[in-house]
Amino acid sequence: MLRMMRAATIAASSSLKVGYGIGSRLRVKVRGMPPLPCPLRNFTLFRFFNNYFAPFHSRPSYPTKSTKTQLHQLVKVANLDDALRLFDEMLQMRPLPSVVRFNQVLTQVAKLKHYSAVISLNDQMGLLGIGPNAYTQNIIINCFCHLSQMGFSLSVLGKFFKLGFEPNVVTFNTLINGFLLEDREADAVGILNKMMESGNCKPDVFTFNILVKGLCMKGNNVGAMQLLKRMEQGACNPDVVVYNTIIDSLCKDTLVVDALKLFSEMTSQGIAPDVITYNTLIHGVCKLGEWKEAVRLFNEMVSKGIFPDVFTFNVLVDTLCKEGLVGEAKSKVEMMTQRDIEPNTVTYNSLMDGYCLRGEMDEAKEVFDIMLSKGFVADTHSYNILINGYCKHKRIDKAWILFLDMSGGGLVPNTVTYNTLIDGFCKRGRIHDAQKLFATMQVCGQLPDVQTYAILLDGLCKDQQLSKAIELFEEMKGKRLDPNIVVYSILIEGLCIGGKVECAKDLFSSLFSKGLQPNVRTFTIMISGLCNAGLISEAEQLFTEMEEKGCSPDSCTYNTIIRGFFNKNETSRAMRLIHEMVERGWSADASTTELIIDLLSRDKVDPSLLALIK
DNA sequence: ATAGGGTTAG
Repeated sequence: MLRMMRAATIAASSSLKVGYGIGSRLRVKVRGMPPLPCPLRNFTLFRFFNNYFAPFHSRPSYPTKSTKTQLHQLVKVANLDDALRLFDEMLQMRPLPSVVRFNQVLTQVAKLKHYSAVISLNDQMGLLGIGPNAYTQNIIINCFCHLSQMGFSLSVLGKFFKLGFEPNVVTFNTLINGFLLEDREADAVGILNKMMESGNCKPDVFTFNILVKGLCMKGNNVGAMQLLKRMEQGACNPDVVVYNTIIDSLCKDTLVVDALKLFSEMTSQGIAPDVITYNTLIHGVCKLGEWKEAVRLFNEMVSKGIFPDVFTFNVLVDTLCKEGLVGEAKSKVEMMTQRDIEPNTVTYNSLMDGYCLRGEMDEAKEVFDIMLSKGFVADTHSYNILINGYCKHKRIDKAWILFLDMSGGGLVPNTVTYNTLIDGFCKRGRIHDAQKLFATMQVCGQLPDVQTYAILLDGLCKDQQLSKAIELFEEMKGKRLDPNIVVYSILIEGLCIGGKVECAKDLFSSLFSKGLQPNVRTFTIMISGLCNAGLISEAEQLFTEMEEKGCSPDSCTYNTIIRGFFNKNETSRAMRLIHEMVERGWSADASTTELIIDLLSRDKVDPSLLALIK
């Protein structure tokens, strides 16, 4: 629940900035197809588990290691095409290779995440009479799990018995993982409990780690810690992986203090931290801006003989870049090379983003070119960073060239790419081009998300095309995309700009019934609308109200209402608010300053204000 | 050398 609230807050506060919000870092899983209805679904948890885990159930022994092997080479493929070719070659061989070799191919294809390809290869094997073994079944179960088709996973489980095989701990671990991927934690934990109760198939460290990971992904750190406790109480010895998982989850929730506590607990239990533990902690403290702590951890790991790797350095480089210290970041990259750690695409992407943030686009492009010249592949992400940089710094022409370049280079522009460019066009007033791109992305199979609609809605509103905006808003709802507070804020602003302040007020007050919480930006937009419509007392009322509703005004809110008072010649009230604003650590923005200086020059305000607005 | 788990960049 907390995780969801946090997600909502972040989504709302990310506002109109395109592309690089921290939303993507949320552990919200992108779901695949909905599971197909499967008559065997009910089979599992009731019939199967009750039978399997029944006491004194006699079972055949599980085939452990194959006695003889005809494998002379390790199967390793780089892509799906290679795998399919190999598979076909194997089918031509006489005698046919053993199922073990086929399993190797299936495993490789599964590792490439081509899960449905694995299923169809397995079907072909079946047609050709290549009998699957228990390993094959486990592979197939895993693939159905990743395809969010637990029903089919469970029906494969049924096949185990028909073929005379026995599910083992790997089978159950895979199923647990599958349930977690479908957000069925209760079913997942249920399997664990059955395993513990029956003693037929004891959970191993994988079982626990899978469950811990699943609970952490849902933000359930407490549940994860409880599982850890169960392990420590004798269910299974915890290892560094389970600690790393929980430490990472705590760090991602900015609970670095708890993460460090768990870290020392782990070491006192005699479990040695590894490079991943340190990378996770360093990442956690860097995200909180605790640079000194990051350096301390870095030195600590080195003193323990744990060598920083490309991940460690990438965290440091990225943090420095985000702080605007690209120079420092660059020297870290040099340090990497000295230590024989090769920078990768991630490193270069961070540097590029760092330069883009400072508007140093030539330097950003230079990093991009260096990356390519060193033989690294620019990924979609690299292009998105650079395209975003160019768009934000008014070079949409350059951004467009990159967009064409990436498409030509075989990279598929994603929703982020399109969102970035659409925003770029909108911000340059080229709404028509933005709309064309909006159509293109859909033709190319990239689905617009809430952010896409928000960007385009904002463009239309700012271009005074209110009716078009409302049409688009309806289209969005028709696509079952839930408009968030950002979208409503844009519409409210659009209505205000279009002089329909009454409509804006109605929409604003309807937010609460929609379960949406206006954020500081929403309030500021509404206050600004009221001020511009001359409704200064209503604006003031809302200004007081927002604080009561737990939303503190920021610099922008203060500047807006202060200008409102000045424009209504309510100088003393404006001055009182300027004092309040300064006390709260905010300062006058350019437009307020200009207004005050103008009033000062006409002797309309107290000269003492000058000191305040500096 | 057949199956299942953990870390970084938007």
